[in-house]
Amino acid sequence: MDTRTLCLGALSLCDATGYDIKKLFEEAFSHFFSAGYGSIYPALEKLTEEGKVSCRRQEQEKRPDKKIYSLTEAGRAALVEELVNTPPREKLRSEFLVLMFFAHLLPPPRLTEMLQQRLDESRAVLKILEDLDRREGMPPGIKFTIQYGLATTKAAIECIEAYHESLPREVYGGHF
Amino acid sequence: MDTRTLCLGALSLCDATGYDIKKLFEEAFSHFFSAGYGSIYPALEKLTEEGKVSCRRQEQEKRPDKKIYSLTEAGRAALVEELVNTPPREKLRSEFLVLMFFAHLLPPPRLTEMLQQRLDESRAVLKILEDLDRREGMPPGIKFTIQYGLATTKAAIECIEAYHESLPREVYGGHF
DNA sequence: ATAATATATATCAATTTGATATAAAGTTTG
DNA sequence: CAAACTTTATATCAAATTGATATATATTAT
Repeated sequence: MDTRTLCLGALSLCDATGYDIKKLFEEAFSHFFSAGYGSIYPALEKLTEEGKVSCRRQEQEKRPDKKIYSLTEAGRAALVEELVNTPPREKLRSEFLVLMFFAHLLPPPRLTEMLQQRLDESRAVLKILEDLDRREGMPPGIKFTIQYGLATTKAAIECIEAYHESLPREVYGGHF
Repeated sequence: MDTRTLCLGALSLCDATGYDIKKLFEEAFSHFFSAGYGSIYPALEKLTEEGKVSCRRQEQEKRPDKKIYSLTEAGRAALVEELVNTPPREKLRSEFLVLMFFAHLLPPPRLTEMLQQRLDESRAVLKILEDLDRREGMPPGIKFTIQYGLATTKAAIECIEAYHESLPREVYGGHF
């Protein structure tokens, strides 16, 4: 699934600018997907060429013109087609776990600090998800993404808490 | 953290070819990191230029020569330096959750099928991790990566199991 | 009053992805 | 036992993505 498809998905919710789409990704998709301007703007351009979105310019006096994109019928069909044929994959890229894999190469205080940092960040993510979870009127599919995020984030936090003190001890304990 | 650093990490364990390094990533890192030949071979080439790894050719009669790489002292220093300065980040890219976000655009049987596929794959990952967990003599850092994987994967499985039947019902129930 | 953040588009070098090519050995299966 | 598939091993490449940077003004916070 490329950024193009994600943009079609975003535009299936409401008309939006590239900037709006990035914000949507940051708000609603933040715990499972991300995309930057460097992939969103080219995606919108190509989708326009392909007739899957249309673009109207809204002039603004003192800012760059807004380019407001809308999903066309062809675009909606392409979105559904793409979604139906996308395998439900999932891929984690954890520099944190790479660091833990090589924990024995880190100075002990740095290891402890890293565990704490990861814990702090995970707790921050948990808070964001809990806030989202309190909102009402969410469609069930979106609710599910939040529940899934809550479940996995809580599990991660508990795991780090469990090893936060013992891991640094064990890593250096046996060998120094 | 780029593929170059990961290759240094791999070579800190033992000398290896590019092919070996990819296998290591697939075996030990599979649930939190991946890299293909397209990034590993250029990484090794650049590391050689920089003097961080050395390369000896092992001729083979009927196959391409093996290029066996070793970490140099400069390489080991660069690895530690890089690890110490890498923030312990983590990023999920879940096409599965994107699909669930847009669940209302999927035909009901396809939605059910996707939940089942994700469940099957997660159970397969769990099995791999459980097998790794049974091995003895693992360093504590590596053990931790397995425990973390077990915890988050179990949480994901339980979440999918909990919604496996209700989600398709809820998605279409209210509107069709 | 000043600093910081938000609005909005755009570009770009460096890197990564995912596939493909090559070629032979070893292993499985009907 | 022959055919099919997997493993060993390196290499390349187009297309996509990353992450940063540039530009310019309005709004909000300190």
